Amino acid sequence: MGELSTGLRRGTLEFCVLAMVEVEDRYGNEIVRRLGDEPNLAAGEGTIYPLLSRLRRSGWLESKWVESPSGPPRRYYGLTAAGRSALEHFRSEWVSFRQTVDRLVGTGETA
Amino acid sequence: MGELSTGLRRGTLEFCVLAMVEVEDRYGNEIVRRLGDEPNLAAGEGTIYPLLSRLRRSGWLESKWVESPSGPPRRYYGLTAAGRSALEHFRSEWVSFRQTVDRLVGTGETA
DNA sequence: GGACCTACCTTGCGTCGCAAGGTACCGTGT
DNA sequence: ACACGGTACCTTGCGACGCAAGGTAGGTCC
Repeated sequence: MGELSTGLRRGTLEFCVLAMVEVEDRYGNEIVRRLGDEPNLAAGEGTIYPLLSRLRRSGWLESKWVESPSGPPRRYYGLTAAGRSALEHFRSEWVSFRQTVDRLVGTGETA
Repeated sequence: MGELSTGLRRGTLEFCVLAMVEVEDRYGNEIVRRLGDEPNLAAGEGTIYPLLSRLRRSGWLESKWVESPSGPPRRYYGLTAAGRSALEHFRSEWVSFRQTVDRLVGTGETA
């Protein structure tokens, strides 16, 4: 049944990316590296670049090209108003979802 | 970008089903109905039946046919030893994953 | 025997994670 | 000048899975 966390990422990863961009504008490779530090969310370029394109087409992210101090130019992403409200919507949805799963599968903690 | 919770279910739904079966043996239609009560996890037959087949083929569930007091026979599912340990594994993975997402997207609660 | 409920399962489609492959810019060393 | 390695972008092809829709059949009631 494949890697366990692969499935968990679905539907969550995109909002983690939105949240990272919310803090400050970021570029693709930076996002890949930062996510690499999170064992549960590590995702390669082949995941992130298509995801960023989708978010751009959905109107949740906008991008601008910025020259790098050393190396090829970078595409920086920033949150749009729609992206911000989508993220807000996810935050409340996530809390509710997380509680449901906690209750059903039971975490061992006393509910 | 489709229904929000559709993506969230991915990778979680199967373990919620395992957890339901852990409590006591259950049959397909019962599982569909019970999940229907959970707004975040509601899934139709077209989702659950293939999922149960996968879990059976993975060796996490076993099944036996039982006559219904009224209606067609039911296929009851029970947890195997492998299924039980997969569920245990998920429980710890889930806690870790949940915390990572909470930290990254921020729930508004004070960390 | 017709209508309806219950219960099972399959088909076809779309989305998305991901490995692998591809292009191009830049700096450094020779 | 040229090769090499690092950075940064993107695409292709595949597989997994949620899901709507469609299909079969047993049971009950009138």
